[in-house]
Amino acid sequence: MQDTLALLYWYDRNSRQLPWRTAPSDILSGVKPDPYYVWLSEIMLQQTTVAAVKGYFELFIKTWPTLADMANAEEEDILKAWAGLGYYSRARNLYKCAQFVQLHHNGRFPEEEERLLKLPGIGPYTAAAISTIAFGRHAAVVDGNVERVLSRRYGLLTTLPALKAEVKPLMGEMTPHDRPGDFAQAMMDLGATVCTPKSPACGICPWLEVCEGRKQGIADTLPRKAPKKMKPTRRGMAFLLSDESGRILLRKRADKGLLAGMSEPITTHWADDAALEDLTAAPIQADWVRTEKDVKHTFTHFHLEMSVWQAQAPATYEEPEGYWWSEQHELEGEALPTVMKKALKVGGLIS
DNA sequence: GATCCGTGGCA
DNA sequence: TTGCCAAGGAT
Repeated sequence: MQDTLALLYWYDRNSRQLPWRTAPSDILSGVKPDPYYVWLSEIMLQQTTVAAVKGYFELFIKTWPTLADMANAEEEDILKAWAGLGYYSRARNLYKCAQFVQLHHNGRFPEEEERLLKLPGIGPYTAAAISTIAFGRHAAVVDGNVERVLSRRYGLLTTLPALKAEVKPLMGEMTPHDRPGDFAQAMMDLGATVCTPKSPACGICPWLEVCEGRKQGIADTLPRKAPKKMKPTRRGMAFLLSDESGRILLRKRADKGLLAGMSEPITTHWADDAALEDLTAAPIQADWVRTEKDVKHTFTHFHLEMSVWQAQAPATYEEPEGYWWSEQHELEGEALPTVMKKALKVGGLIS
């Protein structure tokens, strides 16, 4: 109880102003958070920093001010707007979710955790977060911040990911029935700004006096985690084929797997033992010129090295089914993941 | 439970 | 340069 009140008091004085957040003082004045804003921000914030999300959130609510607007959009436009933010299945599920809520819930998000959990892209964390932040329901919100903060507060030595199950009931007991949403956000803010993964600022922590990890001098070593696996390096080639007017040939990636549904120039399959200059892999015979620099990029579970080649297609060339020519000045607006933008960049096609 | 799925900032 | 890490979900 003391922990709870101390943290809420800290939050009232330190709440950050964020585009999707309703300030504690406004909530006290009766202002209701916009569930659409809460949902959109929570999806974007999955495994993604506040700094990275801000600009995207602003763009999205400007382009699609309401859930109905998003439900009526084209998936292609959602993916284009999401390009660069990563974890692209989130964007596809975002669109599915918007349409589902519009169609089956009269355009209003359900308030209960269990019903939110059934929606595409919404898991245990996000369901609890929306239910409590948008609707003021009591819920145990457990994200990476909460796991870290509580593992330190109670000196929990359980390793991730099993720690989550241990922290969930603790968070449930600690969460007040008055202002549960603010409490959840306070926990996450504390983790993001004070109880940080490295060099936590224990000196300014509202829980300084009660923190078990601090007492034992092990706070910055928690939470414990299993050793990570090494990332292999895969290699591949990208072919920037242009036509006589300088347009670039693009295609859409498969619906499942890495970078699903996103656009790309022609690339080879990325493999551990692939060559960087095997022109038999080129889409057509042409005077392919290799760019000065290769592309290096790291995904969640592997490193990628990719050589980039450029050539102009003969006038007789016809693009295959599913491919299209993109004007150079329109490339920036295509649904290109960052790794593909890097390839176009070393080719001098975008800045 | 284990694996797959992006990206950018930072020590 | 390299590894770590961020408001996780789907399979």
